[in-house]
Amino acid sequence: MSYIGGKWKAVILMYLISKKRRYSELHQGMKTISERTLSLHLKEMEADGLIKRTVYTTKPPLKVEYELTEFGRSLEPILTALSNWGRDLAETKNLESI
Amino acid sequence: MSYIGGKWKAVILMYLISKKRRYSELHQGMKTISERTLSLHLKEMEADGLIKRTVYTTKPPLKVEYELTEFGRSLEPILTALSNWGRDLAETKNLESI
DNA sequence: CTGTATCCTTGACGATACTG
DNA sequence: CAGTATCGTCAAGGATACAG
Repeated sequence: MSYIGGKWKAVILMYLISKKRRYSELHQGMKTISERTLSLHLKEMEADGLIKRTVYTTKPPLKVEYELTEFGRSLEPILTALSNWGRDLAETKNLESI
Repeated sequence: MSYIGGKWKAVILMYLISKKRRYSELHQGMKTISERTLSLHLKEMEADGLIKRTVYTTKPPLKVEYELTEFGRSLEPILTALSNWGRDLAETKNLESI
């Protein structure tokens, strides 16, 4: 799906499952994502109705938070399945190296 | 993940959940996939250990079948979650158009 | 702090022709 | 039947500089 495809969308969504996050939290959480890519994905997912963007200040420094919408939460089963599988994969690799 | 990313890998895997399939079955099932793309994805997924390729004849016409490996089957939870979500999404769109 | 603008490279994918 | 080879196009993503 276009909703969760790409290299980063699923990762961003996982960060937002547990709680609202600020732009900088997302950026620091995914150290290797470029600002451009993060920004584009956030806008796309907002346009898709998966996340909600809220601005809390009018004058710099800005404070912006992103959170999942109800529609975004409907992806949780997929995201947790992905995350579980990824964890199992990592464990398997470690076991094989014993 | 690189394992199920791209436009087609998940679709191919879903075709293989229920049973072994021949190359032509896959090709006809996904009418809009190019031969090149199907072939590349099958080889990649075979290299990743997700599917197994078996040749049943030596002389043309060839008969080749693809099936999920045990590792490939470990993706089932993700694939079914994806498929359920896609179905729900389609239903929602229909309901909204009433 | 939260982005946007610009430039650039790579890779994904399609169309088509051809081979064992 | 089951692919491979070749060519072309477009979108995804990174790096960096700059803006509100």
